[in-house]
Amino acid sequence: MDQSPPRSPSVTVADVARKAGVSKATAARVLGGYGTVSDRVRDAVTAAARALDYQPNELARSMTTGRSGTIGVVVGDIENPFFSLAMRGITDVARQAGFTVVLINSGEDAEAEKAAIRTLLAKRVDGLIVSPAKESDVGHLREAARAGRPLVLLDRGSEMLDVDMVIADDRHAAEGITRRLIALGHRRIAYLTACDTPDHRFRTPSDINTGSVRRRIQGFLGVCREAGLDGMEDRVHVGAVTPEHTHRIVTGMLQSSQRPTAIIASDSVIGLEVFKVCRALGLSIPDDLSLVSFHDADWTSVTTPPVTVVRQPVYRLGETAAKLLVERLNGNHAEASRVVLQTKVIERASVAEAPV
Amino acid sequence: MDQSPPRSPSVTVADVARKAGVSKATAARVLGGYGTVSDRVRDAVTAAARALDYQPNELARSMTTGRSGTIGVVVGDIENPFFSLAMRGITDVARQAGFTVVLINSGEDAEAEKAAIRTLLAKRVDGLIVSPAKESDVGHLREAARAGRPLVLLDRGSEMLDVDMVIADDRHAAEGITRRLIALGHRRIAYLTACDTPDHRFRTPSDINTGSVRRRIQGFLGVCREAGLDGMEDRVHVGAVTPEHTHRIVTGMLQSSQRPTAIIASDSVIGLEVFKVCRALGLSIPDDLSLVSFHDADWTSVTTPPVTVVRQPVYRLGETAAKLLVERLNGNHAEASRVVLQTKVIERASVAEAPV
DNA sequence: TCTCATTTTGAGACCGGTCTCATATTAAAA
DNA sequence: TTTTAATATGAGACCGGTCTCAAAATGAGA
Repeated sequence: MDQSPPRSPSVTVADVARKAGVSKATAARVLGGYGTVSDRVRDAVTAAARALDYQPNELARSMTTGRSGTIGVVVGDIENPFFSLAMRGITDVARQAGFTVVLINSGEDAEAEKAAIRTLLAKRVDGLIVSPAKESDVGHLREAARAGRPLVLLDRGSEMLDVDMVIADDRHAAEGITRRLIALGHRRIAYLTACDTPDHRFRTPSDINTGSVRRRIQGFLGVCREAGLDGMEDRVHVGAVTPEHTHRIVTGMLQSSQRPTAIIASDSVIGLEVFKVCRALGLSIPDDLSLVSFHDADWTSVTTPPVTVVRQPVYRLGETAAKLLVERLNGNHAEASRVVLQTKVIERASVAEAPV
Repeated sequence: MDQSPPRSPSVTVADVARKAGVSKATAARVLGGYGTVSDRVRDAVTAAARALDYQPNELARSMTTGRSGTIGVVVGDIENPFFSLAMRGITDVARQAGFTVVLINSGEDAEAEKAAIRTLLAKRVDGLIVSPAKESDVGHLREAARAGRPLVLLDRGSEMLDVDMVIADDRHAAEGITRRLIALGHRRIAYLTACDTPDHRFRTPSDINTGSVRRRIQGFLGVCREAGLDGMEDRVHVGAVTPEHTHRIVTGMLQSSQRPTAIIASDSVIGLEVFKVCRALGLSIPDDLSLVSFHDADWTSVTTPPVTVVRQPVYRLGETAAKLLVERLNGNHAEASRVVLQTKVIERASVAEAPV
C-alpha cells in the first residue's frame, strides 16, 4: 500500500551550479546568501535558479546548520478558545521572528504530552512552548531542556523546573473573586474545573496537577479559611473535562439539598455549561446562583445577564512566551525568568447577594 | 548577537554502532526498524542505544526518505473558533496517521498565504491543507500541487483547481434561511461578511474571492431574485474584518432610514457583534431585527434570545480534509474528489416575522 | 612591471540518517 | 560432506545543503 510518492526530482544547488557554469560551492553561496560572490556570478546564478525554478530545501539546510527554524508548541486542546487565542499570540511572534510553528494537542494527557515532546525533539525543533498537563511529572520537560532545546512554560509554571515561564496571577484573581462572593454573603461557593484526579474527587490542592488551576484553588480555599469557612474542599469539583461531564456535575450539585449559591468556573467552556444548566433547571442568575468564570470569552458580555469574569491576558500569554523563547534562541543565556501577567475582574451582572 | 546554540553533541547511529561493536549500517537497521538483523545483534544495539540515550534525528531521516512526516496547514485565523475547531479535526487525524502538523496563519491575506506555502514547501511538508484567502488567485496552490505535494482545500473550493476539497453546502444553507426570512415577510435583509473588496463595496458575487462566502451570497441573491426582490446587492456588506469594523458597519446600517429587518451574519464572530450592537442601540431581537448567523458557536444557544444558526460540520470539515490528505499520502491516485458536507439550520428564537 | 594583500572561486568533507550491493555467515538440501 | 539457498553484516554512496581551506584571480602600491 505504502507506495512511494512521486518525489518529483527537485532541482538542487548542484543543478543550478551546472547551469550557471560555476561550482556547487559558489552557487550555494549566492542561493544561501552567505560568503562573498562577485556581482557577475551572482547574477548568473540567480538567473539559472530562476530558469530552473529552484526551491531551497530547508531540511537539508537544517541538517548542517543544526537549526530547523521551527518551534514546537504543545497545548491541551486547540479547540479551547483559551489556547487558540494564546496560539495566535505565539504564531504572530514566531512568524515575525522567522520561525514556523509545529502544533501538537496533548488532550491534557501526560503520556500524550511525553510522546509529543519526543516527536518534537526528534524533528529537531529549535525550542518548545509547552502547557504541561501535570506539573509534578516533568521528567520529559527537564530532559528537553537538558538536550539544549530552550523551553518556555505557558500558563502553567512548575517550581520543579528552572525554565522560563509565563503565567497569569491566578491565585490573586481567585482570592479577589472569592472575597467578593463572601462579602456578598455567599457561604456555599463551588469551584469547578476540568482538571481531574484519579478518583474524580478533590481532597487537597496537591491533587491538582495543573499549576494555574491549583493556584486558583489555593487562593479560593485560603480566602475561605480566612473567612472562617471550613471544609470548602468538598465544594471543589474536578473532572469537568467535556460539556457532558460538566453538565452532569453541575446538575448534580444544583439539585443537592445544600446546593451552592455561587459557582466559580475555571474556564469559559465550563462557565458556558453552567449557564446552560441553570437555564435547563429554571434557575435564575444571579438571583438563585451567582456565577463567575475565568477567561473573558467574547460571548460572556452578551448573555442575559452578562457574566462576571476574570480577564486573563491570553493573547499576551502566548505572545510573551514566544518572545521569551525567541530571545533564548538568539542566545540569551540569562537565568530563567518567571513572568506573571496581571488579571482583572470584569464585574458584570452574574453576581449578586446570596439568596436568603 | 546570533550566537550559535549549545548544539549538545547528540549521539548518532555511528556512536551506537561503535558502542555495540557493529557496523553503522547494522545499527541503523535496528534503530530504523528496517532490514533484517539477528536477535543477538538487535539486543546489543538496543542496549547500546539505551545506554547512550540515543535520540533519532527525524531531519536526517527525512533527508533520505523524502518524507518529512509533516503536513502543512494554512488557515485564515486560528483565533476564530471556526478554524480552531477545524484544526482540532485535522490534528486528531494527523496524529492518528503518524503525521505532525505545521500551522501557519494567513490572516486572510493572499500574499501572506503565498509566503506560507513557499515556507511549507521549503520545509518539505508531505502535504498541504489550505483554506485559500482568494479562490481566484491560485497560482501558488497549483504550483504546490505540481511540485508533487498533495493539496486539500478546506472550506473553500475552487473551480480553477483540480484538487481535493472539502466544503459545506453553503449555498443551499443560504437559500434556506433566505427563503425562511422572506416567508416571514422580510424584505430588507442584509448579508454581512468579513470578506472585503478593494473599495469595500459589494456589486456582484464575483467581487468575493472566498468561495464559501461567495456561494452563500449567490444563494442569498438568487432566492431574493426569485422572490421578486431586486437590488439586494446593495444589502450585502463586506469588510467586517474586525469586531470594530463590524460594529461600525452594523451601527451604520441599523441607523439608516431603510434599515434592515433581518441580518444574516457570515460567521459567529460577526453574529456576536451584531448582537452587541443591537443591545447598545436598544433594539430587540427578534422584534426589531431578526438575526441568523453561520456557524453554530457554542454560545449561540445561551443568549437571550438564543440565535438561529446554520450549523456547519466544522470538526468534520477538518477531519475529512485530513483524511483525504492522508489517503493521498498513502498513494491514492484517484482523481480529485470534492466532498460537500451537509449543513443544518438550527431554529432558535432570533428570527420572527418582519416588523410592520 | 612585480609584489603583496584582498577578494573570488572551487574541491571536498560533513551533517545523520537510508539504502544498495557485495561479502560473510548460517541453515537446508543433496 | 558438499552444494545451494537464505539470511546477516559491512563498506560506502547518497540525500541537498553548509562550510573549511586552499588555490586562483584581482587590485593596489612600489
